[in-house]
Amino acid sequence: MTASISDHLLAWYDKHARALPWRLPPGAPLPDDPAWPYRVWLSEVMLQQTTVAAVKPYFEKFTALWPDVTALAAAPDDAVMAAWAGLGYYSRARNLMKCAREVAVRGGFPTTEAELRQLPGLGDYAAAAIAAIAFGQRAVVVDANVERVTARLFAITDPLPGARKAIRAATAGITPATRAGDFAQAMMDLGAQTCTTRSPRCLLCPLRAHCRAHAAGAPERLPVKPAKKPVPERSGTAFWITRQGGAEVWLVTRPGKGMLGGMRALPDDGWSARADGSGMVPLAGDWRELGAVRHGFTHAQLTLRVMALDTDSPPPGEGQWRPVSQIEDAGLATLFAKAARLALAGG
DNA sequence: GATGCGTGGAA
DNA sequence: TTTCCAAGCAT
Repeated sequence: MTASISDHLLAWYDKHARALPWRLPPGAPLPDDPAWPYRVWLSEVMLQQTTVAAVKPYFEKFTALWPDVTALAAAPDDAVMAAWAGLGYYSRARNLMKCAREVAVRGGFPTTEAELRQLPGLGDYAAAAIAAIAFGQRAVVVDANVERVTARLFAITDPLPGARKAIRAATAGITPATRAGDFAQAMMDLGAQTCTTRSPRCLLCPLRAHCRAHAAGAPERLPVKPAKKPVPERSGTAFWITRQGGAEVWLVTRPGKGMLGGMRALPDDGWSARADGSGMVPLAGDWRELGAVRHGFTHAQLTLRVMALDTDSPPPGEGQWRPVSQIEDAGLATLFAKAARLALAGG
């Protein structure tokens, strides 16, 4: 009997699995500890559309501040948003808090894929991944790595996203009844390190002999992706408003939805991914132009002009004065952290 | 099904 | 410098 694809892959994973802070050694028994599913869940949310290298320090920070789901559920919103600052996709942090509070109320994470799927911030991928990795259940885990590996293994040439159904079916066909969590992580390790997007290292691949795309040549062409639309260019203005000769700066909290939603920020002129800002200053005074910062979003490229004013007048609207000396700890998203650095450098 | 939503690193 | 994109989810 020829060893199956999953057998080959698991044997490779037993030797070559990456050691990660949220991961058990291959084949290790699942800990009987409520912090275990918490750590798996936290890592899965952080890893959505985000690299392992970027996640590591945030995972360490979160687990040190909030070692279990009860602690995270009890944390104030602004503390969690500030801790997430810089990691991006801030709706994840908002859903993280919602999810933690639901889980704390019900006394722990549900253990089935279907129940996990109902929690805020958990989609098809994360629900399957947590069911398999945290609870040892057989689930079909399909992320972008698995999509790539499977599309190549079976030479699925239909373009995404239409090919997803076939890719899921093919992945289901090779997912083992046991060790589904290790299998999923093995597929992801293989996709991240060996079966890479641009230059797959087929000579190192444990599945080379099973791979139809390798046999056909040019595996790097799969999966076929749709063309990307051009990213619009936008401009806006942020306002560095200080008092007491620059000792304190006026910060606002952005609305709970939309870009950088729920994050502490510099006030601005209403720019968005859809439209430029008004360029209007929020209060009269002797403004100084400090320059501009550039920042790329997924769906817009922004030039943010930064203007400064030291004043005794309270700015309009909600906000708070924060010590400039602690601006690095204020929990600003990267865009506004850039603007703050420009202001502190004096323009 | 298409769109909106961050960031930093690699090529 | 520019382009691409990495363990997706919500609407």
